[in-house]
Amino acid sequence: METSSHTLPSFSSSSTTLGGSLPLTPSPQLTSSSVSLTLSPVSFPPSPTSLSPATAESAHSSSPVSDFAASHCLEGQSTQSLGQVNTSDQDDLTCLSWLHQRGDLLSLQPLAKITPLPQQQTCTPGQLPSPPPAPVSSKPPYSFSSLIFMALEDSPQKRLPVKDIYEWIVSNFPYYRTATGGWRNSVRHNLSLSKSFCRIQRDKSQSVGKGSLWCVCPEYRPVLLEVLRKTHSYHSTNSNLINKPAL
DNA sequence: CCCAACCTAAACACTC
DNA sequence: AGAGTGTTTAGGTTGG
Repeated sequence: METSSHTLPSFSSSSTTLGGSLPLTPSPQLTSSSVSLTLSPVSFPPSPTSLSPATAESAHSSSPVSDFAASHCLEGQSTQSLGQVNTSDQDDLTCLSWLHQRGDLLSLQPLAKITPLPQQQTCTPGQLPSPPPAPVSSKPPYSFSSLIFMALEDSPQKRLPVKDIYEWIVSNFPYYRTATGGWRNSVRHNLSLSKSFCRIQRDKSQSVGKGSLWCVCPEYRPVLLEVLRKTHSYHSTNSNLINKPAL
């Protein structure tokens, strides 16, 4: 029937427009964005909740599935290194680079420290002074759409099978490690219901797992980014208020 | 109060 | 057959 696994917009590397120049409603912060920081693929996983095996794995497994060049924002953009990353979120929100400073996210997810994952507890010094107050196992403030979005953006190929999306979420938001299974249903529900995500039929010849790969629909990426940015800034200001007792 | 967005649960079909 | 995946429907909560 439909099999509307959206035939992927043939992504040429020119589609990089996504990265910076989409008509992202520029918040005051976003101005001239894009240009500045970006992150080098290498410096990608520098966070305490560093990349999950899932993503790394899928980097392998999802080999050249097609030429849907993972040509989004991150690609081709290079390096300014996270060294400057702390330049504040301001410049780079159009790109997800700010997102990858997961120190920020972590401040929302102190759990990661409370129940450190075996492979990723390395909390680089300097990253977060580690204010470990915070409620145990609180639910992440992000909607499932945002979580999925982050997972997909965080993957090298910009696409993942549901299974890896689960794993990414669990790795980065330990809340879901102990949460009951219903959230997976919600993830799938979101994937198939939301127009923001599209399904890529797996190349059968190389197919290793079940199901399809999922990616962010380019046209909805700005929207997702905006939502994520709002959530992020809202909660980070809040957590600032919370985490900083009184200077 | 209304509406939109989101969450959750459940049922069902399909594929491996 | 069973598990995983994808789709759909329905009801509830919450914030603007």
